[in-house]
Amino acid sequence: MSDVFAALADETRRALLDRLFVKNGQSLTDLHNGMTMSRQAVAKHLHILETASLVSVHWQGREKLHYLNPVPLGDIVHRWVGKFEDARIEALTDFKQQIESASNPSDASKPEEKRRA
Amino acid sequence: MSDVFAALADETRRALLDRLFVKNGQSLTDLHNGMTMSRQAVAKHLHILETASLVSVHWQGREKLHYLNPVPLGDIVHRWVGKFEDARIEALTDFKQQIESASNPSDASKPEEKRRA
DNA sequence: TTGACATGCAACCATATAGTTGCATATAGA
DNA sequence: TCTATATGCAACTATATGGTTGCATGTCAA
Repeated sequence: MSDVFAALADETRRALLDRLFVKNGQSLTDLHNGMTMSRQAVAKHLHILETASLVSVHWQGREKLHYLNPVPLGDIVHRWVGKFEDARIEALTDFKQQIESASNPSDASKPEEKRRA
Repeated sequence: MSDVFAALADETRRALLDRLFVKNGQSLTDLHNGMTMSRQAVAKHLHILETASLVSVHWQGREKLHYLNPVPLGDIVHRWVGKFEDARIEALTDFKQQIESASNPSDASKPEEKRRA
């Protein structure tokens, strides 16, 4: 239910969602077409997307058609983005002040390169 | 730059962001406090969040303070959420029709259990 | 200056993950 | 019915990942 982030962490899966975004309702063979990896690898990725509810499937004869399902991303990610949006609003007003007032900022940026040298 | 999703894929890292959300500007020791894993494990997670630009750091003497950085999440995830939001709007009008009109839906849901039995 | 504290670095380990290949099964169509 | 097509399942491999421990280094304060 909440491994939507894990599903989105892989570049191939994001590419698959991209392709479904361009053309919804594609079969495994459709989606595998043009990719360098094996069909089974694509099938595994699609299954992960399906488990994360990011993709809904629909059998049509011997073809399994894949559809984007935007709902769980809206539900789950929105919570996070909403949080960060709230933080952003506050941040834009006091983020810099917070950091800069924490101590003298002149020697505070990127000190790792000087530390433990 | 774009492994924000990978950074968010781990539960521990989401918990760390949660803790920074509650109280911004905490040190490694602060954030490690109360966690079961080793300090070094937490340090690794924080470094991943830092690399993904989800967390900004600021040295203050011997302490490294960690701050939520909401900007890249807004930048990168917004593209995706925006996409899915667009898809959602269309979806709510024609997603069901797409699926249901693709063929006879009465025998189309969860046919895997019957197939190859 | 010395000891305690805060962090970093490196080596190591176990498991998860992304990929492969081979074979089985179901459907469509000649 | 027979063959090509579409997909699934299982075993296997290599590498990424999350975790550990040990030690080194930098900073604060008595």
